Amino acid sequence: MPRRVSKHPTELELEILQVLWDSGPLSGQAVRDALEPTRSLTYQSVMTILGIMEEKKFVVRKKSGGRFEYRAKVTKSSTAKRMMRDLVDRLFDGSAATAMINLLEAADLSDQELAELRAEVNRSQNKDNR
Amino acid sequence: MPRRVSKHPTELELEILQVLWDSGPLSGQAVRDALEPTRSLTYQSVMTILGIMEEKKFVVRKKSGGRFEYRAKVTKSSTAKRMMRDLVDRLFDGSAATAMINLLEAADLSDQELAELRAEVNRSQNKDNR
DNA sequence: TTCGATTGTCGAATCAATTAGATATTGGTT
DNA sequence: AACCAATATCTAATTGATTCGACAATCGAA
Repeated sequence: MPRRVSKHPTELELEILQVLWDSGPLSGQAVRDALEPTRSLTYQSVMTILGIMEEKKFVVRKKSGGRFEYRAKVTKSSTAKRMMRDLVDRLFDGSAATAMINLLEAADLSDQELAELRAEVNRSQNKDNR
Repeated sequence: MPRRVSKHPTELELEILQVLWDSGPLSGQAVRDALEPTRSLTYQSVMTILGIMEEKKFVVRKKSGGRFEYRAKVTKSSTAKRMMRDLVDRLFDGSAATAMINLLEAADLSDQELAELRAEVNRSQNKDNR
């Protein structure tokens, strides 16, 4: 049996979600316009994906002034967490700590970012650990 | 035009790379055996993917005692960094710091992991920042 | 209200990814 | 040398993802 279904948004679906997360509910045409700079698609292509995303429960649509408006149904935070979790599982056997150290090595963080990160790490320490 | 080629290993390709990273050069049959616990594939299926992975330069093969042995050509570290980088780009607009904070929230790190992470974060601070 | 533009739906084409059967090759054993 | 089993290649089927043309429905302006 071929190809299991991914529970995650595909690359294009994620691009569309980013648009919807950034700029509230949008019409199909507005989504198309927002994608234009990075990805030129016809209106039909965008609508096809929006339809699929509705089936997958990633977005909901509502008639508004004669046309449909699309809104993200999943949050950015939960989507990001699930996608990160999945990659960390597949790359680092589920170890978030290993993943973070990998990110530290690969990224070139500013002093400010490092400071914020340190603060977060210290804050985590104080959480209850059963 | 449909579907661009991913520069990253696919899910199955990554599973095979993990096997090769863990247990040196292996024959096709040995790779198949190593995958068996998580993914039951025929010998032919494994060989097909190994062939594709050779084309993609993910692995190299060498005749050894009458049969081919496959070895990872890409390192785990560089592969992980590229894949993480790509996801961070797509999810957090390239901000590794945001990604790490997301991981912190999603993961439930042990005291030991937190300590190690804090040490790494502090060590990063001391690196030259041009 | 009629018509043109905008909006929406359907079906299809194309390619990557996964899976494996049919078949060919090869190496060792008798 | 002849054969069997292990190994390797070739071809093809299936499905997900992406892309859009053809066509239908709808809305607003003349």
